Amino acid sequence: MLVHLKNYLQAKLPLSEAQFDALAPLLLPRHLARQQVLVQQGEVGRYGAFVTQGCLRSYVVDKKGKEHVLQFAPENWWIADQYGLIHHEPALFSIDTLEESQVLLFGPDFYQQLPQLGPPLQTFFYELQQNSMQAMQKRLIATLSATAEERYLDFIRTYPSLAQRLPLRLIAAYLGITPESLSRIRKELAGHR
Amino acid sequence: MLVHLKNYLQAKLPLSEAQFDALAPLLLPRHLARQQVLVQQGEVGRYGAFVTQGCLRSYVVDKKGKEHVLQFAPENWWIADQYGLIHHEPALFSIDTLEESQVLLFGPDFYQQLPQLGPPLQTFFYELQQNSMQAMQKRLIATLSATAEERYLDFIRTYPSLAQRLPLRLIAAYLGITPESLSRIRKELAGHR
DNA sequence: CCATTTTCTTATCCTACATCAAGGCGCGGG
DNA sequence: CCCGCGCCTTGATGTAGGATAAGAAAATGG
Repeated sequence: MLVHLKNYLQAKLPLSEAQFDALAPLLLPRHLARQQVLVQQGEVGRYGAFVTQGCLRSYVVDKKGKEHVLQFAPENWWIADQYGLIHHEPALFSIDTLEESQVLLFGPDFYQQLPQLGPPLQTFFYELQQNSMQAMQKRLIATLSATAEERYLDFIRTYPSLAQRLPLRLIAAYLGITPESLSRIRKELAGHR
Repeated sequence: MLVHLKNYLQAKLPLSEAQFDALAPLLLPRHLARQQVLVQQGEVGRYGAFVTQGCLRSYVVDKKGKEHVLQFAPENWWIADQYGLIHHEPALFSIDTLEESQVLLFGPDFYQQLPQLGPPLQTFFYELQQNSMQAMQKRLIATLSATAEERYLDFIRTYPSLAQRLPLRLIAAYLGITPESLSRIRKELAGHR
C-alpha cells in the first residue's frame, strides 16, 4: 500500500527515492474491518491515517447522544486529530472506518520527523495543513450562513463519489440535520428537474 | 507598540534580543480608527495583524447581506487570512476594527521569513497555528451540536472581557443568531438567578 | 449640545427543521 | 423461502429561532 502513497505524492510534488524512503518507515500499513474505531473521543489517540482504500470519518457524539461528522476521508485523504496527537492530549473527536479499508497509520513521531524529511515533503505537509484549515473555515461559514439544502449541494461538490456510496444518515450527520430532513430535501431537489 | 509584542512573546517563550530584532522589521506599527477595513472579502489582502490595543474581527457577508463573525481579536490576539496572504488569493472574509486600535501589521513576507527567525519563534508560530486550528474545530463542533444558549455561555468563557465591551449585534453575529434572539436568551438567563 | 443614528428590548407571527410514528423495500441468514 | 432488520420515505405535530415592527435608551458626530 506504500506504493499507493508514492504515486499520490509523486503526482503532487517532485520526490526522490531517497526522500520517499525516509518517509516510509514512519508509516504502518494496516487493513481495517468496517466500524473499527481508530481514535476514541476523550482518549489520547495514537494514530492518524492516510487512506489508500475504503473510507473513514471523524465525528463527535454530543451529550444528547447525537453524532456529528466533521470529515470524511475516502481514498487519498488524510485524517487525524493532529492537535491531540502532537500534544498527547485527549482527542476532541473519534475516528472510525465506514467500510473495510486499507490505511497507512502514523503516530506522533510523524510530526516530529517532518523537519528532517527535506523541503519538498515538509512544505507539502505544511500546505496540507493550511488547506485543511481553510476547508474548516469554509465549512464553519457554510454552517453559519447556508440552508440545509445549500450545504447538501456543497457536500455533493466536495465529495462527489460519496453521495451515493454512504448511507443517508451519515450524510445527514455531516450536514447537521436529521435523515428525515435530508430525505425531504432530496425529494424536493428531484422534483425540480 | 513593538515593546508590547516583546513583552507578550517573552512571557511565552525564551527570546533573545537578537531574535526579536530579526522579527521587528517584519512588523509595521499602525494606528487604526474605528470601522477601518484591513482586508476586504473577495480581494487579495495585504496584511494580517497583531493587536496591541483595541479590537478587530474577521467576518463574512453572505448573499442575504447578513454578517457572520468568525473571530474577535482583542489585545494580544493575532488575526489574518493566512491562506489568502500566503497564496496571494482573494480573502474568504473581511477584517476590520471594532474600536480605535493599535496594531502591528505584517505581510506575506512574514510567513516567508519565518524559517529564518530561529527555532523558538518558528515553533511558537507553528503552535499558534495549531491552536487556531483546534479553536476552529471546537467552534464547528459547538455550532453543529450546541444550542444558541450554550454557545453564548461558551462565548463568555472564550472572551470574558468582550461580553460587556461589544455591542450585542456583534455577539449575535458571532453566535449565528439574531440580536433579538440573543436579547431573549439574556433575559432568560437573568431570570434564572 | 442637540440631532441623528445606533442599540437594545419586547411582542406577534412565521418558517425551517426536529421529533415522533408508521409503513415499505431490499437483503443477508437460518 | 421467509424472517428480521437496517435503511429510506412520508405524514402529523412541535419548537427554536427568524422576520417584522415599534418604542425607549444610549452613543455619535457635527
